[in-house]
Amino acid sequence: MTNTSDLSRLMSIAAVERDCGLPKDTLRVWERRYGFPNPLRDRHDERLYPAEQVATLRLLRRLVEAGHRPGKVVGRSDEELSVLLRQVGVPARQIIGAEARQVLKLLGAYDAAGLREVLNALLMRAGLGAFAAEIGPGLAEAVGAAWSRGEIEIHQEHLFTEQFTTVLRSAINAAQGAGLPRRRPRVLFSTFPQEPHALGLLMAEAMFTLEGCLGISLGVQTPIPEIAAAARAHEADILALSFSSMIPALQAIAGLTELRALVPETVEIWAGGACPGLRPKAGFLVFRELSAIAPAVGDWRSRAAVARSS
Amino acid sequence: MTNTSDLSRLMSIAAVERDCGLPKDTLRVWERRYGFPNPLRDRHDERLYPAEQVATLRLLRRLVEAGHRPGKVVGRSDEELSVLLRQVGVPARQIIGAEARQVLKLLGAYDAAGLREVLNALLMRAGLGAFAAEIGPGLAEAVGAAWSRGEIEIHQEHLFTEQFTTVLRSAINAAQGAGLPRRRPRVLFSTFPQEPHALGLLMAEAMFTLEGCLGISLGVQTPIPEIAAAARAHEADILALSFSSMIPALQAIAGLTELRALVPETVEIWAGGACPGLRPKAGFLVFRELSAIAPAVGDWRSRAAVARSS
DNA sequence: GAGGCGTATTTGTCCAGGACAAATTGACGG
DNA sequence: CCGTCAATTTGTCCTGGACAAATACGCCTC
Repeated sequence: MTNTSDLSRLMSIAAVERDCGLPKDTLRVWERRYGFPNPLRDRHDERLYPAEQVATLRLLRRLVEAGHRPGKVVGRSDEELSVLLRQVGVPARQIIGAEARQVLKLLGAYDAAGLREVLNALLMRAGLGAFAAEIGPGLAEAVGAAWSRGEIEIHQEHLFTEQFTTVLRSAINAAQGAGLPRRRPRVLFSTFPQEPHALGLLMAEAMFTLEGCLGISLGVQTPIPEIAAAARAHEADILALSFSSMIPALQAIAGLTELRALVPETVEIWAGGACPGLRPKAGFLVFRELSAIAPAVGDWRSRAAVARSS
Repeated sequence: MTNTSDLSRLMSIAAVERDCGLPKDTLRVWERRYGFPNPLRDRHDERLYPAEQVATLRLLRRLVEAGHRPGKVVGRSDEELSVLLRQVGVPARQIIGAEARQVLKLLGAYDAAGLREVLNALLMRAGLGAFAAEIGPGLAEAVGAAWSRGEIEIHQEHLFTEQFTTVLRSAINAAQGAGLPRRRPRVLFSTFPQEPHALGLLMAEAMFTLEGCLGISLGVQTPIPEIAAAARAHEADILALSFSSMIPALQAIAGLTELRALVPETVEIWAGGACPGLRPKAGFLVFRELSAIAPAVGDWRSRAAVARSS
């Protein structure tokens, strides 16, 4: 007989917030309004979430992000939620289907070395540009979807991220070392404090590197005033910010607006990533596709040349 | 005349949490207990923090992180806080004093390319082993201390981390590709969910790689049951966990004990990092120095050989 | 039927003030 | 000098109420 609330599988509200990306206040108010989640309590009345409920919360987060209203979906069974999810996440990039299947197969076999080889082979075949702009996002999406369908475990997603990062970073290094002399624009890369994902940032860095830009990465999770300070210090021309669905679109826009006010008008702000509701606004550009970076750098250089000659 | 509460320089509690890294609950309870911060209120009684108070909060966070008690420092003037800040962080490793000064100078000049060159030169001069085991920790400590003293900004610390990671990861790749054939032990690397720092993990990976081990990294912040699942799936011989002072020693020990119960006795658990109170216990080893890894791998192989022949 | 606009509903975030566990300090004895 | 236990400090969690911002809905016009 299986104990449904196995002690080792209970999580505190802080752990659930970390794990699911749902703020504590939201977890509590959902419980109050919709009756779910319905955590156990320890002797001091603190919430203890069973692993099954945490899994359901992850599904809910994806659905809400995709546009469903919490009032309509919170409280439904996992089966119903899965049905809804399947209707939402129609895989957009069928092109890389074969590669994705191969990667998922290797992840299923826990074959780290094989995975690295395949990624390197893909890089060689497609070139750095297509690898970062097309294959990378496609594979990341496929792996994320497989995880949300329960086909792979978190540690397998971690493994993929780690191997992909390694391969891509090596390629960027190689491209920086050899090849074109580096010239402007000078681009500063980072993410906002709520955004811990480095993959999107790295893929963007690859695209800029291919265009011969001067790139400086601050890594992930830099406070906004610090990004502004770094922009001034490094005399950056462009701030490149990467977003995933980890961060609500509104917070992203608020952050970008705050950042806009902190740096001179001459510094451009380019935002990109898989953040559904992120729309361009006065003061910053939004890139839906990594492939749009290359022409945009060309445009920037034309503008810069005009400005210089005038 | 300067308006001390200029409207454009007021921040909501959520914004302060993001920028200072102090949770909302902590901001409220400091206000209640110590009378600081002392934010204005909008018409709906929501806190609005003036920029000056936010700056002071940043100083306070540094001091608290360096070991000062909030009750002793919250409420003091900026001048007093600055004096205290200058006293923290006496560099322990004087050996790498010259290198650290050079790195800090480059950070001060925002010279990313120069920094990369210096790190590469250090790597070549010292070799991967000494670079990862001695120079890396020494530089990281010096940079962290400089931040505590307010000599550099967070974005400069990020820049250092990013450049160091790049250099070290390239070196690990090179060492893996060429050189010895890989053989056991098979080592799985990760950190606990509360631990986002990747540098220690990477330095450990370098040490194991030099010994010719089969290394698999899951990256940072893997849930404990997932680490256990990955250990079984990959048939790992050793789980290598990295800790910083980010994580309280007791939580680390609790996590290690939990992990111990989830994996077979034959899998060893090796913990390391700059976590002050972390003591070895039955079931796992604790490494104070990265240089202790090499001999420990040798011991493991001897033990494995004995076990096999018996 | 498509599109703009004002109103109703939903939803996330904030507040206060109390409580207590976890972490740290300090006192005490070996 | 070091380990153990009690006192204190500190961070996190709790409840339940409130409301603004976001979203959906009804209505009107073209």
